[in-house]
Amino acid sequence: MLEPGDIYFREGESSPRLAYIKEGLIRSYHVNEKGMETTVLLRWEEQIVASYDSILMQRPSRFTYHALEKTTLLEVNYDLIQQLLETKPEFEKARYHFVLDMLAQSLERIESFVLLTPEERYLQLIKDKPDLLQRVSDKHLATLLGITPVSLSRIRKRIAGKHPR
Amino acid sequence: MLEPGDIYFREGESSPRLAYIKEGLIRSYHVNEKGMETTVLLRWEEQIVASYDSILMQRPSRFTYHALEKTTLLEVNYDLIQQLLETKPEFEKARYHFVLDMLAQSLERIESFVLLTPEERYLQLIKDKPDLLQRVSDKHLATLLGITPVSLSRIRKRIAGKHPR
DNA sequence: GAGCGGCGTTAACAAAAGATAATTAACGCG
DNA sequence: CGCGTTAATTATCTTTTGTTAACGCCGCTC
Repeated sequence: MLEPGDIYFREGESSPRLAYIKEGLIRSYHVNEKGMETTVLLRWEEQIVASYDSILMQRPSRFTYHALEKTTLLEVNYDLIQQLLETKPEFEKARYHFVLDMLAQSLERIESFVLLTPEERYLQLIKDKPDLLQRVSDKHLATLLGITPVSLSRIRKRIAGKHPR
Repeated sequence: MLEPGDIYFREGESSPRLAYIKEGLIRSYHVNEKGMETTVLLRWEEQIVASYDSILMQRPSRFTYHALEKTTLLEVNYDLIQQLLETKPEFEKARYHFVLDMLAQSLERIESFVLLTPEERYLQLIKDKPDLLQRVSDKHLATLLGITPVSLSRIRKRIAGKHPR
């Protein structure tokens, strides 16, 4: 159970935590040398959240994960899952499914960077997950799209001009 | 076995083919309405190549996959793998490992789009996989990085100015 | 209700990238 | 050897984005 602003996973940490998000929204971000924050990932209800640095790469997390909303998590220890799988191989399929699902999402996001302009990327985002507009501030969305908040504001204006209400 | 230029998987196709690349290089690309080609993915020796549209999303591939070099493939039918797993669950781990590995690579690539400038992205690419410079034309690399060939040429020039050999 | 901080917008300028076209170099082929 | 093709570079111009700073708005706190 997290309140808005609570940190789930801190940069530099290295522990095999993993959780299913029952309700709420987690944001993963990175802070560069100049102190600028960049949103790297958003994870919401019915998704899995974990530090992939820790779990996939066996290294300390380069990102901090914190809640943007009141968030309910079902937390499990990844090492326990591994052990569980030794005895109950039937869970293997579920684990595989989750990873496959996340891979599919990741590949779609890569495509959006390669094939679309920032403006198209924004339009796709609000089409795919319109509630994010209400739930996440523009500056977080902007960096998630790989642009600056100022640029996102201009894009919004351009779009408004094209589709007058 | 593929010769340079040979197509492994055609856009619109939908079959559960999957192959381990023993040697060589496969490029996946997309052609937009204006006839412009964009490189979406490169896969090389010791990696797995498959149409993720077909395998992950159960839909026709939006991309064409073709060999850039003489390429040796060990091809398997994905449906056969699924059946094999029914009887030999010990392969499950291997399959999971491959997907996890590809997920890790995908997440790294997403990061590079969110956190790096095109120039930094290019520098990272030639650092991580320098032989690609010899093996893949600049225009293919450019679109892989999400920029145009003209822009990549300018980036190269900028870099040369900064590090006069 | 005055002060404060964060956010989105806007402005002004600089830097980078896109679009298009011309030039050059390299290569294969008849 | 000349021809055609393609890739990379360069030039020019336009568009977009980044950067920095200012402004107004809103919610919060004291």
